[in-house]
Amino acid sequence: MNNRPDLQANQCSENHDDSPVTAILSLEKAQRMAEFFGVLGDPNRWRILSALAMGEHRVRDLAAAVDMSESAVSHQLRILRTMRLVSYRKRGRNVFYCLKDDHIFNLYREASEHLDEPPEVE
Amino acid sequence: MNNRPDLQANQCSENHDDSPVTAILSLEKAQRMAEFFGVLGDPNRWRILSALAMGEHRVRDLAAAVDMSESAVSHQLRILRTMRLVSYRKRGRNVFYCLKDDHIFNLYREASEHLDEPPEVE
DNA sequence: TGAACACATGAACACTTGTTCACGTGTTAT
DNA sequence: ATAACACGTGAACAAGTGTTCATGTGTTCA
Repeated sequence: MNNRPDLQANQCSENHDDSPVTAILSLEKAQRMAEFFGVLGDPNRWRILSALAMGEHRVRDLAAAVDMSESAVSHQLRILRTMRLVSYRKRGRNVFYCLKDDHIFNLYREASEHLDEPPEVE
Repeated sequence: MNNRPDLQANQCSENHDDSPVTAILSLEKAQRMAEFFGVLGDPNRWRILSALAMGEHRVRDLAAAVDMSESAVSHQLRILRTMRLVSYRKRGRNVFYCLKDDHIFNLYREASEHLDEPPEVE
């Protein structure tokens, strides 16, 4: 799936290509995409990410901020870690988490734009 | 969650702000984000989207392309429709689906970039 | 009109996912 | 050394999700 300008989007227009439809995404790539976006498919993980958008924070403070148990937050941070969305540094018995890169911001913005678009009238 | 340049990302640096951590995303917004990304958290939906990236297609051709039953594809298209990721037009007893806008391309590209980044060495 | 077709939908079932609870590891303080 | 603390992890259970199967709606063709 690329971004060629000739791709049809936004309204269904006739397609005169009779060749069989082929899914361009391989099963493996589709699986990887789904796993990644699936991680973003939980409201508590978004709240954790949004708290980390303010700067790094300890697990216990994150738990207080999103009103979850430390255990639950730790489980979620583990998932975010495996998807490389957050990184951390240890300092004594505290562990400080922060966002790993800017991709999460861009994804957030793109999704927001989509969700904020008004539903069409017909 | 915005994109201010002063936000700390990519590595955990010290944060000397002692104010309590506040999650900027409201529960409702986090829920909406999760619902949207959750829809993208299924490999078969990505394969359907990737097939539609080539142009509009009928349900039955989509089913053949992604090797699923027409019923399963129809169920998935319904979900994609409610998230306004696809639109359709009816033509006799056929229904042609296509991508609704370009957001899906941008999301795909951003995720790809993230997934393709090499894991760091330490 | 009746049969075949293309698609949609509801119920049910298997499977996945997120939380809680209990416990373990490593660090700090007394 | 001992206790308290901060965090991580495994098992288990509740809740959510995707597929199949059966059926329904609307269209085309003989």
